[in-house]
Amino acid sequence: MGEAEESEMSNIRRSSKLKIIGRGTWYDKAAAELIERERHLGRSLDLIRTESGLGASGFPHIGSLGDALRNYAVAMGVKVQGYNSELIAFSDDKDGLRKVPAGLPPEMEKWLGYPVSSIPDPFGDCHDSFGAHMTSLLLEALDISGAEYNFKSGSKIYKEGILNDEIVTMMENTDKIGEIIKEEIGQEKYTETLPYFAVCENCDRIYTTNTYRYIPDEHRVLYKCEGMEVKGRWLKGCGHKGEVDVLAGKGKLSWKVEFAARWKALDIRFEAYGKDIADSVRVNDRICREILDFEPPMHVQYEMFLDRGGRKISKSAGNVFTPQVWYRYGSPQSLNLLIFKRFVGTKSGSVEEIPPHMDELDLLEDIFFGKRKVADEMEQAKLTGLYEYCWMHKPPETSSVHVPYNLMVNLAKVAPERSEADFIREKLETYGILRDGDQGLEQRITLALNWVEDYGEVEKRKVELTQDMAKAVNRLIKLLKEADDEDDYQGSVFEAARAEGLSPRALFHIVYQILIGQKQGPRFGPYVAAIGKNNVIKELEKTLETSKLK
RNA sequence: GGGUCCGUAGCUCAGCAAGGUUAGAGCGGUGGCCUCUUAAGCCAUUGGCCGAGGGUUCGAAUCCCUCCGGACCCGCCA
Repeated sequence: MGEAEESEMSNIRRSSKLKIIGRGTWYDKAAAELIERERHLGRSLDLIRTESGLGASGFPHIGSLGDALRNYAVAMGVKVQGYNSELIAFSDDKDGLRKVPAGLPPEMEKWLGYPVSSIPDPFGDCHDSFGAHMTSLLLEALDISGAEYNFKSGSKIYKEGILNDEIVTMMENTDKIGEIIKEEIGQEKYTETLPYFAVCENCDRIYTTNTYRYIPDEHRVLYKCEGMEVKGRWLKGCGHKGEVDVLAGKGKLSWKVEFAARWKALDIRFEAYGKDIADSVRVNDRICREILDFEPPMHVQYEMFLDRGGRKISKSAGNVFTPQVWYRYGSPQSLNLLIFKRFVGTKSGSVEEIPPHMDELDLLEDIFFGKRKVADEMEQAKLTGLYEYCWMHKPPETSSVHVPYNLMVNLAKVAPERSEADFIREKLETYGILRDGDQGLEQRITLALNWVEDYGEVEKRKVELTQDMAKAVNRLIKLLKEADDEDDYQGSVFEAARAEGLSPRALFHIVYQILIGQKQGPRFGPYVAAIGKNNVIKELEKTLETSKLK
């Protein structure tokens, strides 16, 4: 290739690279596409709304927050493009209870089938209902994350009649709707049943009624409370036959059609959704377009969080990995990072993710503040952009102190009781880590101490002692019994090693292996003083015992 | 039956949206750095036909198609 051609090519290369959209993240790209789409549709660009549905029938897990935050991120991206936007946080609190969440008393089964907003709060009088309590947990997490949102309660929306126009249109077109559902997902149910759940006036449940006829003039539906299969069990109906005004908020649309009504009534332009509801979204898109004559919002489908099982995660909330659990060990921004860093791919939601994400956030912060250079301009933009999204576009003005999470945990592990914070601070000072200030250190100490409190017991591999080693350990125990200050403790290891003709290093490795499950550890003398001579001796003797049995 | 995601170093993964030098990180392995451990550290080194095959392109880990392997979702309800 000639020189001219080559330089032309590098020009192409350069110009395509310089075109960074917004802050360079996925969300900016999506926002730009969204705005372009809306412009193309000729709709108003005054306020571009995104939506997230908040489940209210169980403890909100990391994925629930993820849904809301992804949709919020696109709203932020829209703002970067210079347009006004907001996230609608829509609580599905008119839904019925289908299953008693893990961690709650089985007596709650009597509430199965009731709208969650009409079930008393099982945690006491703190909220109006079960649904309100669950919703509040998610809203709390949203507040901590730094997201802003416009909250809507499903039961209120129905009561206020916000969806009434859409409900009427749908009730007048139930035949078409039934056909669309059948076409899209092969479900024939709605060719006979109307896509509206009435709350039974006799027993107050919502999932036991079958709505079979619509009377247009009075906009009423006829229903019979005959029962329904929910999560593999039969909820028996009370047999009541009645009729209900669909505009009076005494029931709700089926999910197969409700999204469409919400989208149009609330003017939603974007909604990302998890793949579990992909079918519902596809149906709703068609209904929105064909029945309600409203172009449905732009969508992006994402993967669900995977629960990496094995570890008992939380004592209070069943076994659900909630945002609140994350916040106990990790900063809000680190959770935002977990959620934001990939849009579509599967993410694992578990406590093991917390330390690496805390460290990764520090790395992003270094890049943001220019302490670390990234060669590629696009890469640089992406990473600083990601950092800004983690801070919801309100990044701090100065960098915080950076300490690897594992180091914090290690220090927290050996910190003497009741003066943990001082001990950790002192150590970090001598390490020279606090030279540039200590912003955020208090938080890090708290998080690390929480971690150690809950997961402090590291799994120790069984230590196999050779004959020589066993002798050395034995001698060490004797020496420790006679020693009574840090220097003596320290010296006893070396003395024991020499006496048995071993290298001190090898003995140290074994000793740390026994005590903390790692090859290396804190300076031995002070460590023994910190956790108590007798405890150390006990541990060593225990290992000696078990290895003698072999 | 319908759909999605993943497959990159021994392990865990990043990079893939908007293709562009020699594909990165952490952990691990190996070697070195203290004759009393701030070594909880540092230095060096080891490592990859980017699952396979085709296509598009000047150029593919990245885009498209097919296949193989793994995981998941939907097919009640929400």
